[in-house]
Amino acid sequence: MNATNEIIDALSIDCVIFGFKDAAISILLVKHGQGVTKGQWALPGGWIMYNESIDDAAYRLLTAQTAVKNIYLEQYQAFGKVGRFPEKRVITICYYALVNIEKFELHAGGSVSQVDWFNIRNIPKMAFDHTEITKKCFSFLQHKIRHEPIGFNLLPKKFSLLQLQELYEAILDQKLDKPNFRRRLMKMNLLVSCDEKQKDVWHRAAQLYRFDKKSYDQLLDKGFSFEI
Amino acid sequence: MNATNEIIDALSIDCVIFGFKDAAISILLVKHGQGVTKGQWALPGGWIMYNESIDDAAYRLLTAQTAVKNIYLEQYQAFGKVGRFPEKRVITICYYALVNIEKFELHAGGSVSQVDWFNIRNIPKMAFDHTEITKKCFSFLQHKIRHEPIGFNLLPKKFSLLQLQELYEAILDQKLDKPNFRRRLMKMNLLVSCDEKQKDVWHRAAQLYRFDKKSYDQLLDKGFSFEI
DNA sequence: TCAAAAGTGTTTCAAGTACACCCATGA
DNA sequence: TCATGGGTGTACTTGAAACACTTTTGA
Repeated sequence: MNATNEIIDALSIDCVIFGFKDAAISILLVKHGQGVTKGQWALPGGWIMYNESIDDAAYRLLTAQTAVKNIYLEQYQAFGKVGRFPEKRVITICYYALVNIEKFELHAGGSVSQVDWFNIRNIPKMAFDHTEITKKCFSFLQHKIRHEPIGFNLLPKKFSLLQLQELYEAILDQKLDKPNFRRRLMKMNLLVSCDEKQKDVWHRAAQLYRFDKKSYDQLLDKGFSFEI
Repeated sequence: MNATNEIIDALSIDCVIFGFKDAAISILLVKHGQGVTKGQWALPGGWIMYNESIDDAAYRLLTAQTAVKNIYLEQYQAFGKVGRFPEKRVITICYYALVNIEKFELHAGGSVSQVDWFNIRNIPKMAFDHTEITKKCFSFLQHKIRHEPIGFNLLPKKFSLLQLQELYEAILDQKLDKPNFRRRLMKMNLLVSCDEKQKDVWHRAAQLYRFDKKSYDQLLDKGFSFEI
């Protein structure tokens, strides 16, 4: 029986945190401040303790290294090729989350010397197999966002329809037709008007909406299927 | 550094193998022949060695315990709550596969005393959290099969359109319209006629088709998206 | 008054739904 | 000849796509 505060051997966690800014998708990376990978960029992550669930471990590690907190991490999958980690055998479990960049101030913590956002189309060389993990996780996101309404997490609570459209265009890497995009979304009855308009814009102010999770859950029960 | 033939601590693999028979979905279970779970049904699985990838481990364990071989296992996800395994902390990685039941003769092997198929709507009490894993994995399958052409793996190489329809009806648990189902599938250009008809049927013999993976891959490149 | 984005209307065409129908075959 | 599943035709309805258009607003 292991002591509960010990670390599990051969098993780690890595987090792919997606953000949205300037009409582009970014991911959150940390720079290692020690060890053989010192100075290299990598996904936030680390070791799991015997007395915590893997979900809890993912959240603890992310928060400690980047100061990003109060977000919902979801598991993607495990990566377990034999040579993926130097020196010893390590299998890693990958988590991901979609967040609104503006909500967070970043602070490097733990064994990490720096934290920053990187455009997904221009990510730096990364430690271990983190480039491969990131690419696969992004492909997974591109697929998932068309079938589930998870994109809203990348935006502020209140957003305009154009912001939402630009988000989809950034992730799917294709232009969408504005009138048709509007109609499709509105017809789903997932967006609720905030009775509020954009401020400090020099053009006509857009209506702001928020995602209505309750309606979505009700629709799900009736067999509704989100598709974009 | 660990010896390469040693087992990784705190990490296991479990396999959910789906089959199709008599218009119903089944899963493959093993009965434990030793240990504290002796006599209980469970998912095929076990421990990972230091010198094998997790994909290889899943295949090795499944084959050793059930004699099911030459199939493609895909990873679902890891389950890692603290109390899910008795006595010690174990995180398990779940794999799944879709197979044609008739292709396999089952033979219990390793620490397993019995192997059998169970209807998904009537699974026995299982060891550990395997019931929860099975349910989640089946939900995942129900979703996945509507967006990717993976169902064909549950059928013989050559199948009739009604067999395919019954498969979808079994998984999605709803009746489908025959003429419309036919047309939808045929229009996708994923099925190739085998120039062969059913034999030994007492009604009109149906045309047999096979899934054309090459065409599918080509269509994928062009942006095709499978939907049912 | 102009540029930029908000937001609406309309035509066209493809695709899904529902259901009636005929065909082939062995018991 | 009848039951059973194989297979086709068609009218109806919905919904996506394309694009022209009007509205609002600050500079």
